[in-house]
Amino acid sequence: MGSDKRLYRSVLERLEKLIDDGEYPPGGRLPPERVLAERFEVSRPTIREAIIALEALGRVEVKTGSGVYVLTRPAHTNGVDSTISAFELTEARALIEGEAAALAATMISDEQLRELEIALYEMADESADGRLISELADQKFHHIISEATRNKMVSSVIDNLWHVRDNSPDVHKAYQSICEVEPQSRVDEHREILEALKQRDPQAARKAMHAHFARILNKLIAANEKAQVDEIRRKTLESRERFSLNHLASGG
Amino acid sequence: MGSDKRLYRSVLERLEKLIDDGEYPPGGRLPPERVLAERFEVSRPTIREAIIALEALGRVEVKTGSGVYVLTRPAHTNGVDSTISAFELTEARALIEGEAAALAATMISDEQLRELEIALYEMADESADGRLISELADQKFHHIISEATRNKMVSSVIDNLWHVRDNSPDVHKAYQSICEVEPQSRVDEHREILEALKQRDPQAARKAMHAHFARILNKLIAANEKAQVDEIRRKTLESRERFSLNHLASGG
DNA sequence: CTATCCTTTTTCGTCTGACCAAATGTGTCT
DNA sequence: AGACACATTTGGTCAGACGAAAAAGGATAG
Repeated sequence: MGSDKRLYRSVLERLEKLIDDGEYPPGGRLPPERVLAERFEVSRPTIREAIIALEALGRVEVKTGSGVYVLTRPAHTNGVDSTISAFELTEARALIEGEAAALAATMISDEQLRELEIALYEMADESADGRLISELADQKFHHIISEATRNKMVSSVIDNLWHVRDNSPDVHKAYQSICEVEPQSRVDEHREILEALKQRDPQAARKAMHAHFARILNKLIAANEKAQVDEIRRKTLESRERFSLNHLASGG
Repeated sequence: MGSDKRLYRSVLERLEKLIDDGEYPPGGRLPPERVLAERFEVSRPTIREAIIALEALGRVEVKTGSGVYVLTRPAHTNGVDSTISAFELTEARALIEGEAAALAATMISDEQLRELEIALYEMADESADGRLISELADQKFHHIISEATRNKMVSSVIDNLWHVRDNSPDVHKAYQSICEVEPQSRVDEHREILEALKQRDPQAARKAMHAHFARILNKLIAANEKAQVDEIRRKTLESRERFSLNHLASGG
């Protein structure tokens, strides 16, 4: 899958993996190009190309006559700061998308209102793979609103929020854990937003959007609480087992 | 400055410039590696390295046996979408930083309030290079507020807005053209924001922030109007000259 | 005349081997 | 022990060659 018929790509991936696995730790040096060439059974120019790609990706620094050094990966390497929690993201979305909805209420076109209707209809899908369709419809719904602000900066910011949601593993997992229950309330909330937009009522749109995110936030908190409880329970069980085993071992 | 003692870097920059200048338009093909090698007076491996760096940067796509194709630059390549106008940016900032101020009002620490005082003091600087200091203080002021939200997502978004402001040539120019006049009103507006934060009054903080950006927006509109008038005047003059010349030519 | 197939050319992909320059390590001389 | 000169290591670049994939061009069948 990764070869792409281009050798340097394969070498690039292998080197990246070795770095990620701590084989070549940050601050450390990669083996000399000649050694890598021999080890990967490719020529030196190919190793060279891989290293240059690695350099362009900001993963290593090449020092002439000295060696190529592994850099500590900056936090935003994948465009996502993984230290952002699902709570923070949701709060930010509430604030920003709330304002976006208010702005959109004054700017939205009839065509866009129609598109929102369609998205809402899709969101209510109950079919076999309805979950996925519903997810996409949700995203579409919010995207239309961000477009309706007619402000590219605003919609760019909101797109970025979705990107964080989808690309930060923790955040994504947190959202997955709550999005599968109560599909009806989600539809209801979105309908309320749509109604406010139809009325071209900024205050109502903002309020409806805030209510939507407030529910998500509450669910996140509840899920987090549950996860913490589960974690404690699991650890309790674990240590109990360990004790039990120890007891048996010392007893036998 | 750009050579870095590494040939491929220099080639990379030159190629990037040629692409930016439209010499090699998006969708089009770069000349063959051998031609480029000859033209830049470097060997083919060096050209190859530059192309691979270009590829890693997402600027070109290389198709085996066909050629290397210039990609249309995705909006976030440099984190900046140059099609965003200063108006859109300012509106977005008003919405987002307004909410951030409201949130910060409920969360800000005494220490941060003190830092805001200092920034405000620096902003009022009237010394020789006061303009630069004042600029930095302005940025610092807004940054402290975004930090005071205690929401990394919110502050990340706001940082991104500043980044757009500083890195989009058009936007930056527009801001430069208005930021030099009436330094006092800027200080006054920021003081009002600070007072609202001190009172821990979210509504007042939001309102003050909105007022701040409303003034900026008005100035941008005024400046834009003036620029348009100037442009019309310039074109009028130009065409008048052309007519005049044509008249002389046909008359002589 | 058109459409399809095959050959040729172009262009990228990779290798070998060599030499240069910078950084580093080593040994000697004082 | 410290400073200087030399040898080694390591990246930087070049030249030329051959293979493979894609595009271009021409020949042939319909």
